[in-house]
Parts: sequence; structure tokens; C-alpha cells
Amino acid sequence: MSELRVTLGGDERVVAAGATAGRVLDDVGRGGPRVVAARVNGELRDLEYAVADGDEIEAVEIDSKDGRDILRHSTAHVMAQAVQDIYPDAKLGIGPPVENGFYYDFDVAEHFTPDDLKKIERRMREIVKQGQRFERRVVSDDEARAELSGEPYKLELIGLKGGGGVEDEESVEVGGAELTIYDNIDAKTGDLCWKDLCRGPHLPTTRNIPAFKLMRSGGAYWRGSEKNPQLQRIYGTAWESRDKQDEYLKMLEEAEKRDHRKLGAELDLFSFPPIIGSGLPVFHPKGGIIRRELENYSRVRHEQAGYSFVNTPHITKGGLYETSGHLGWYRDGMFPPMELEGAEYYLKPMNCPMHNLIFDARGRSYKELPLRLFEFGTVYRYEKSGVVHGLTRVRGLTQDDAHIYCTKEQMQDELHSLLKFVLDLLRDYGLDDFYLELSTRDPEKSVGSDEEWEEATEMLRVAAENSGLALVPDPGGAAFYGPKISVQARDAIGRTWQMSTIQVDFQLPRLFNLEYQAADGSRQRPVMIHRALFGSIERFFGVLLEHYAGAMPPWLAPVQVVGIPIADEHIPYLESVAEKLRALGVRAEVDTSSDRMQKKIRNAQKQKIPFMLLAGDDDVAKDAVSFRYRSGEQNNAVPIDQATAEILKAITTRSQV
RNA sequence: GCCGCCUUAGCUCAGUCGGCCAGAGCGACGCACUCGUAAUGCGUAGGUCAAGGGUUCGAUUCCCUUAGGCGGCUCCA
Repeated sequence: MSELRVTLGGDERVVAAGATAGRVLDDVGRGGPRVVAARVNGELRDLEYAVADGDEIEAVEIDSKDGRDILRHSTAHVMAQAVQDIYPDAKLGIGPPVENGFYYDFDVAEHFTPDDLKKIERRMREIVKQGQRFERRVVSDDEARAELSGEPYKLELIGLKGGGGVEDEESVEVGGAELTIYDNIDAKTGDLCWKDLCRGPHLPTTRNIPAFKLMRSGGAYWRGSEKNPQLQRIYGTAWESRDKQDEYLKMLEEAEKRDHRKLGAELDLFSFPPIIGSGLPVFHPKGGIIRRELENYSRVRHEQAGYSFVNTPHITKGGLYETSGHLGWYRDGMFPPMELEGAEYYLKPMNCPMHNLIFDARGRSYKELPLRLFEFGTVYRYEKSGVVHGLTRVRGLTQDDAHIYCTKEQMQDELHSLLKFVLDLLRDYGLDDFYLELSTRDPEKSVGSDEEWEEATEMLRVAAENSGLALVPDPGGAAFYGPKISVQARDAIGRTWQMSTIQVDFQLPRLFNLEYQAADGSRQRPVMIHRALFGSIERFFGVLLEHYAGAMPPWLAPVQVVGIPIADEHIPYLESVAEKLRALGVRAEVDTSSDRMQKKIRNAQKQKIPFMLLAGDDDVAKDAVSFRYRSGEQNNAVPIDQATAEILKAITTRSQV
């Protein structure tokens, strides 16, 4: 006897065979989660897909990753239909789901304005209300070409089918084994309202879209290449419920509030004077304190971990980067050279070649390895004008850069302890939610032999797996000289940032002809590991600011304690308290302005100062202070000794996890 | 770099469909107030309306160029 097995929400049930997945799932899932598609024998299908006895059917629920993709992709179709209703001349690009939403590209004469988006959104709501059915239809190449003859971009995609070179985003249209077209059918009249080349699957009807919103528009190159014409892209978001969407929109609002560019100005930390130039920040005194604390702690930890500190110049003759190969690969990313005494001098875009010269300054023994050279190295990169962004993408930056020279035998251990060191240190700065990415070779942009790459990649993989963290592959993402692991951290509101990178390099030691003398007297080539924890201090600074929404942990806060007198007569008392705290290394100030006490509290809150110490007659009489924390909590009349101990403890505690 | 949008006081923003002295709030400064947990009151200063060029009797307003910013794309050693 044959049977049909259906899984839904982890439960497996055996049911009588039905004609379509849709009907079977409807029986199983009645009253339960909303099922939007089926996975039949592991393959995503529309609900209508016919199933056979013996098939395994897994319900795809709307709040799953696949479910949301289907919802969003369906919403993208609705948007494209709306756009073509309003702009009949618009040609379709592609319209895949993306994280948190979807987009669709259009070739249109005019650019979309915010008002246009509103118009399109209104039309979309009509289509949703209409409840058009998504109907799948298999077509031959020729049929597809005939039906989509007015869509040049779709025709190009049809031509790519089977020929390879189809990108991820494009595969939602032509990634299946056969070409399919989805028709949107008016449920009442049966009229064809719209159609699109698409792999599917889709929601049963447009009415199954619970919540969506168009977000913004912008230019985007066709098929992601700057050599191609630009299309107009519209981004939208779509969710399985109104609540989920509101939650997402609220997160975006929160992200905007904690934008480091905004906080940098509000908290007087740094600025970008236009007269200096794009992407070149200056740090103000308060930003300088945070930066110094970040660096100081890093320095101490690196010293403990056996790093040697070096310093190298900011400019160099071009020969250095010819030797390293960087001039060949990245000339466009470097500031143009200046001519001096018949030589071309470049601003330093990276530190590694200079560190190699330090390694090579004298004969090296195997006894010195691993040799770990560390530098807060300031480098200059000529980032394209359109990519400069706050502190996270600048043209002048300081890397916490180190290069580790070791033997091949030492490398695995070194990678293992290095990764642990990196993660421990990131945790001390308050980040604790990580995963790793393993970037592997791009054959067109790399040097070195297959064996070397494989060996290096394998060692990184082992080190990554030993960490116990999730490992995500990033094929082709490596630098030209070797594979890398990058540590991705999730911040307080769930966004991920690329933090540290660890790269293995067999190439530069060869290009610089680096050698050490082994125990047997032979000359051997060391392996090189590049690693930066902060990446750039500027970027790390920005990420931490956003992570903490400006409320830096006490050890990093520019002002740790502010004294707030109830009345002016209490200023001398608080000054003496602050003086004692300063003597103990606390960054303490007293607000002696003519503002009222309430206003001083407001100001201190806005500056996100961790500890406000209030003092009035009661406190003075008891030789005490009253705490107000930036959370708003209070603790009144705390004896001075106790208050001091509490503050000292807080400012010496790193965010240990 | 490409597409689009933006730039008015230290900050956030009004305003001028091309026309007499360009406004507000916050901030800064001054004076008064001396106050118990997120904005005391009054007053003063502060702007070649991003820069340069053009159109015009007249430009902060319209056009062009440049710089800087924002949102995308591409890029990120």
C-alpha cells in the first residue's frame, strides 16, 4: 500500500493520497500555521503541484525563510505589475527576494520619485485586494521568447538558460530545470492580468500578502556590471503579518537613531571637515578618549599575546608595491603618487610589505618564530567617491595590523590560538554574537598554486571549525594572495558587521624572498598570516557606537562621572569629590553652568554619561552623594567611599561575557 | 566612478511662484533666578542662503560647473 507522508512544523503525519499538495496540506494544516508552498521530495513547489503516492511533502510556512522569500518574491511580481499598469513602457529587469524584502528593476525613461512610489503602492494594494491567482505554466524556449518579445532583458535571461553564468538573483527567474511563466489571473473573471518569466513558487493568490511597503528607489546596473546600462530599482519590504512589519520598521527607526554619523556630532566625538576632504575624519577630544581607550586595551592584550610592536612610514617609493604586487592589483585604489627627486612616492595603502622588510632586516632563525609584528598602521586608500560612508568607509584609516611569520608546522596552532585571541578580545569590547565567513579563491584574481591555496584554505577551515562557531562559505571572496576567515558580529539590534579578518599568505613571503634558517641549517620560507581585529579603528569605533547607541560602557565613556549640584553652594563639595575621583583615574567633571539642576541632568543624559552624582544639603551632611544612572535609576545618599568603590569597579570592568 | 536627490546661523529646520532689513527653536554668550532627579526667565551676538560662473533691470530662488552630503549600484588589498 502506498502512502503520503507530510511534515508540518516538525510533526510527521501519514495521510491518504491527494491530488495536489495544496489539498493535502490544507487538510493537515487546517487552523494551524499558514502554509504557502510545499516541498515535494525536497524541492520547492507551488501548493497546486500534483503529488504522487510515496512523495514526501513538507509544508513551507509563511514565517519560515523559504516562506518569506516566496511572499516577498510574490510581492515583487505585484509591484512589477503595478509599475507596468502605470508605466506601460517600463521594461522588466529582475525581481528577487532579498533580506527583509524584495526589489524589482525597471528600464524606464523617468526616475521614480517618492510620489511615484506612493502611486505604485496604491495600485499594488488594489491588486492585492483583487486576489489574483498565481498560475504556473511550463513553456518552451521559443514560446517564452514569443510571449516576452517586448521584454529585452527577459529575452537575454532566456538566452542564458542552461549556459551557466546565471547569478543567484537571476536564478529566481530562469534557475529551474525548465522555463516557466507565471500568469496572474483575476479570480472572478478569469482574465489574464499580467505574466512574468519566473521559476516560482508563488503564493496561491495576491490576497495572501499580509503586509508590504515600498521603501526606496535607486539606480542599479543591469546584471550587476558597471559596463551595462543602469535600470531603476525599487526596494520594498513584505512580511507575514502587520506586526512583523511594524517590528521591522521600528528596528530601522532605531538604527537611524543610533547612526554613528549622527551620534558623532551629537556627542562631539568626530567630524568630517569638508575642507580636508571626503572620508577624512578628525577626532575631537571626547572621540579621542574613546579611541585611546580602544587602542590602549588592544596594546596591552597584544603585548600579553607575544606581539612585537613596530612602526613604519606613511609613504614609500613605488618599488615596494611593485615587489608586493599591489601596484598591479590595486593601483586604482591608491592615491596618485608624488614625484620627488626622480622617484614616485606613494601614500601607504597597507602595511604588510613594510613588515616584510622588518622581517628581512637581518637573518632570521627558526627560534624566533612565530614572529608577530604589530602596528597601529595608518594607511590611505583612494576609495571611490560614491562609497565613502561615515567612519565605516574612509580614505584614511588606522589598522590594528599584525603579520605573523611562522613555519608551516606552526601554522595550525597559531591560527587556532589567534582565532581564540580575536574572539576573546572582541568580547571584551562588548560584542558576543559571532559567526565566521571563509573566503576562498577567485581563480581570476589570485596568484599561487592550487596546492598552496588548498592547504591554506584547509587550515583556516580547521581553525574555524574548532571555534565551534557557524561557518559560512564565501566563494571567490579572498584577496589575491590567500584565503581568509572573517569574523562577523551581530550588534545589539541584530545587524551583522564584518569585524576581524585572518588571512593566510604564501605569496608575499615568496615575492619578498623571505627566509629563515631551520634547525637543520637549511633555508626555509616562512608562512605569513595577516590579521586585523578592529579592521580599522575608525570603522570599529563606528560599529561600537552603533552597537551601544552612543552609551559606551563606563571604561570607554569619554566622561565617566558628572557632578550635578542641587544649588551652586554645593559646587565646592562636588569639586572635592570629583578631584578625589580624578586622582584615582576616573574621568570626572562637575557641571558648574548656570543651568538648573534638572537641565544639567537632561544634558548629562543626552551625553550618555554613565554616572551622575548629585549632591545637596542632605548629601553634604552625610558625606555622601546621590547616584543617578543613565538608565534613570537612582540611589540616594551613598557614602563617598562606597560610591568611589562602585565607580572604580565599573570603569575597570570590560564587557566580559 | 555611475544614477537620483540634497546643501539657508554651530545644530534642526521655516521661507523667497526672481524684488524692500532672510526667520524660528535648540546651542553659544550676558544678566537675573539657587532650584532634589530629562528643558527657569529675560536679553545679546551669530547668515556673501556651499563655492564659482551664467541668464536677468535685479539671483539665496532659474541654468551650468565644482565641492561636500544622502539613498542606491559597482567596488572594498
